[in-house]
Amino acid sequence: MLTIRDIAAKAGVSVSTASRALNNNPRISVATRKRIQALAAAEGYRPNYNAKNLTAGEANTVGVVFPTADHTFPENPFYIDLLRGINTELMERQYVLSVAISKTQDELLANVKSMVTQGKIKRFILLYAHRTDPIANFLRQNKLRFVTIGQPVDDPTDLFVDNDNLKAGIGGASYLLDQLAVTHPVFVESTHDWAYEQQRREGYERMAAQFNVEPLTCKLGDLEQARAFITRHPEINGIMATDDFNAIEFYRLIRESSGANHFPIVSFNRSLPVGLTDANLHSVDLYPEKMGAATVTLLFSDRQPLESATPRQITIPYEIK
Amino acid sequence: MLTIRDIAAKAGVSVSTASRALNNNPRISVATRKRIQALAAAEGYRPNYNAKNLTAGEANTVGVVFPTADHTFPENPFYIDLLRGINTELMERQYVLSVAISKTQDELLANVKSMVTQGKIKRFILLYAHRTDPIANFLRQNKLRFVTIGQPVDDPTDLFVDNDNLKAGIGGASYLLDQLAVTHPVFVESTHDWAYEQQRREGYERMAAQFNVEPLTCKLGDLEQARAFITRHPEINGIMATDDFNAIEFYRLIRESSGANHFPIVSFNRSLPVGLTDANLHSVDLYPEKMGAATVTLLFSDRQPLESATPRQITIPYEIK
DNA sequence: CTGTTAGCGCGTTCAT
DNA sequence: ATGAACGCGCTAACAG
Repeated sequence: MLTIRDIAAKAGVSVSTASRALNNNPRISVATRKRIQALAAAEGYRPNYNAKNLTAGEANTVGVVFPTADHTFPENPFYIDLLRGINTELMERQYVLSVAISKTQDELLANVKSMVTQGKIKRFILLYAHRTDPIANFLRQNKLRFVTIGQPVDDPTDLFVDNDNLKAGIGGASYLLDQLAVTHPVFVESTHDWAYEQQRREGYERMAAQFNVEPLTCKLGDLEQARAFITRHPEINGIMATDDFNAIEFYRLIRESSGANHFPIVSFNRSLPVGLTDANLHSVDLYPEKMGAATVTLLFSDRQPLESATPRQITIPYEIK
Repeated sequence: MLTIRDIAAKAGVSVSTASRALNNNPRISVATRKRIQALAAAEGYRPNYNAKNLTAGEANTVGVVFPTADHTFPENPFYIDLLRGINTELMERQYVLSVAISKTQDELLANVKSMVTQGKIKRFILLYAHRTDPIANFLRQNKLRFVTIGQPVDDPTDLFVDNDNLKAGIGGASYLLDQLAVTHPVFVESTHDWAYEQQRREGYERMAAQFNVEPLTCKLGDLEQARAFITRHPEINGIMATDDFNAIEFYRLIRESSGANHFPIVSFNRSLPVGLTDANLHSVDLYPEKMGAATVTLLFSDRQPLESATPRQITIPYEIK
């Protein structure tokens, strides 16, 4: 294995000179710096992370924390895209992605604690928006930097990346009411009252007001209640749902009751293959991969030149497809 | 931070004694070993991974490699459960899960190379069954241990975890033909010819023979061809599909054509929420979480006592739900 | 600007 | 059975 001593020897300099050259330390002549960097590149020298981390007292690793199972949305593909966005950005920074994932909250916390205490990981990404979360607490308490996906309710100073769900709600509703010419839309959400659902609904309600249509909302939990709701509202001729699953399930109930077909639907964050339904399904693309990338940007924003003010939040734009 | 020197000092022994005690080195008296371990536990001592890894020349990390986007099976949801199974098992072994994931094959390979060269990672899990794969080649070439999910076509000596797709195919078909009393089943698969699809189809065909029904297969690629297929086969009254997406899409086409409802369907690896369809959908559960756990077992089987022969493969049983 | 030296925390010789 | 000393690969403090 090629170490920094080898490079130093081949260059005829001391180890510390080589180290300085490779780390762009200013206290070295530009000439030898270039020379050594070129040599190292030619020889294919790669620094040993464990050694670097040991001296640095900090690992070049970002801990990515998944929600526990009971917290998980069905929107699995989302996570994969997120990971891709995160990792691509991390690779550029010579960082490694480590994952904390577990069934139980206790085990998850133990996982994160071990990453901090034994792994010397100092930066984390939480793939969920927490309310009051032991993981976030622990990180905050230890003054470790972390960014969450989705707006945290917990602490207003936490960093996070999110979509502009309000705007996306407005955009989606506008598309449904204007482009798709729906006159009696219904807004379908889960029973969880997620923040993003409320925001999208708010956008829907604003556009409904603007288009002079009655805002109508259905929480999709109990099937019987949903069926009753549909029976009470035979006028519905379009759906806006907080995700594909809610959309399709509600659509099924509608069709079951009225036989209506090819319903215009606008939903968010496409997670089903096209062709899975005969619904006229449009999705607001939230660009999970971009969200992942932005998360990393924010996570490392403390290393930016101070002139560019560090935002606390990055908002990813959406697009209707 | 609490180091091994602190523990040694508090115990009134030398650092090397403490080290031996904590690593269960036999060259130490049982008494002092117990004493030091108890002390360390009480003080909450946690060894520094970077230091351990540096001296060991090997990281306590397993690299988990995701397929590139174009390689991805439809079975996306699967991955999260796999990760959970893998990580739970890794935590027990004081190992860390690192991820390699990227859009392009080149970047992915660079990712893995860096994990090996700089990260000193020596064990990997590939979340896909490869045919001829640069990643697998690289790992093999460097004599690194790796396990794949799904049977590799590449090299018959590679370790892998898989379901018994043939048996699951038989089981699923039997359920469809016997329990659900379907007389004219169709087998729906993708156009990819994945190995697991072929095996499940083989199972289907065997049971078809046994039940004296005509085996019928439809590759779901071009919609028009599928529609034509359905028109040619109005007798179909049940579906067996290689996954939920194929199942639902084909079901939609059937209903579109004949209006038939509540079709009995057997598919694999439930990836859609219940209630998303009015189909009579049954799934063969493949236990992805168990697969993940088994992958780790196999990955570390070289550390097992030699008496218990190391298998090359672990097969996870299925269950119909 | 560069070389020498001393650690980072831990495992492991080599003595005793 | 235990301790002293060295080294893993690298960075940083201290000289010059």
